[in-house]
Amino acid sequence: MSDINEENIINTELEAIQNTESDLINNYKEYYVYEYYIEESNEVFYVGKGKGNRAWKDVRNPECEKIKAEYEWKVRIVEEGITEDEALSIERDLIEKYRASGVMLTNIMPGGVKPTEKEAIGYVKYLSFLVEKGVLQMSLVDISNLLLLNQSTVWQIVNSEHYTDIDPLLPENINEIIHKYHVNSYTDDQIRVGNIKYILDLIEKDVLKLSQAQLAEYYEVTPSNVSSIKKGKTHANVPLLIPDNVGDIFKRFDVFYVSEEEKIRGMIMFIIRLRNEGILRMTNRDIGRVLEVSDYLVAEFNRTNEDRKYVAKEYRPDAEIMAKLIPYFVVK
DNA sequence: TGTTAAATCCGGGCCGGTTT
DNA sequence: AAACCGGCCCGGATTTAACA
Repeated sequence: MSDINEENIINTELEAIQNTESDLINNYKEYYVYEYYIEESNEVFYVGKGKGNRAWKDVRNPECEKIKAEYEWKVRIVEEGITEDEALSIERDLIEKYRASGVMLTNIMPGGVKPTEKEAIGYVKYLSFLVEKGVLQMSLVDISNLLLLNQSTVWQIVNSEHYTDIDPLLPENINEIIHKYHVNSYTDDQIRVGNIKYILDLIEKDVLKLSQAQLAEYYEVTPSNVSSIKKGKTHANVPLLIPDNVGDIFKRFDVFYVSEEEKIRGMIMFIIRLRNEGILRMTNRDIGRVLEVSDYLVAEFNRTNEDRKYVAKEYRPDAEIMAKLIPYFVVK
């Protein structure tokens, strides 16, 4: 009896030793975390973990590959000589950090965990369930790209009886997936139209200074497209959508920017006001000479028939012009 | 829906005749 | 002499219409 017990104890100990060994092997610090970044702008677009030459080989998801094809990019090792678990955790943290700070990563599966086959099948089932329920708008191709599966595999999972014993499985990154593929999401074209509507609204409100033609050029559409969009003749169902780069547009079309022409007109307004207030004594011709414009033009700002009178925002002349005005000041 | 060309709109600028 | 005022032209911006 005691012999048997001893044997059991020894076996258990042996097992424990073996487990420790395999733990050691599994935890061997050969993993690293890497990221892909665009050389020119230093923008990170993908974060991953791996060992060996994983960072430099294989394709990633389509969006990531698109950027790889479009830009000069490089690999950067963020952390190395770590265990798989550490790598995973660092990778997740890093992705979270980037996402929180607004960096648009192309990572689809956070943590870069390659799902097991069984999990992948579960995900496919879950996603096709959401498609069926009208929650998501995804084609089978979308699903296969998302899960890095073969298209025909996805078709098999959805349409054949071979996988009935596997239950739908909620994907970890369901949040991102729904945001990207929900039924009310918009295509790139629709987003562009929504952006145009948004800017049109700001033009209407005099918050931005640009013509519809400029807007059309900015978004690489024709002015008549913009006109139709504005009138709701096309894309009536697309709402206003804030452009991602709305700040750039504000900088480019700043409503308070004053062009040289506007300055001239503003100065005419300024001088005419001073003349009307009796501060300056000048003829239209005098004003024309000082500002190097025709006296005809000056007269337009001084019309008595209001409907044709030119109006501009007053602009205070610089020192040089002011100096030229000095002889015309009325001495009291 | 989108493209293209033509039509229309509209403001800027200039002019000449008339008035101040 | 300077200002006033309607007319007119030009050209860019926008809209419309015809059509793939």
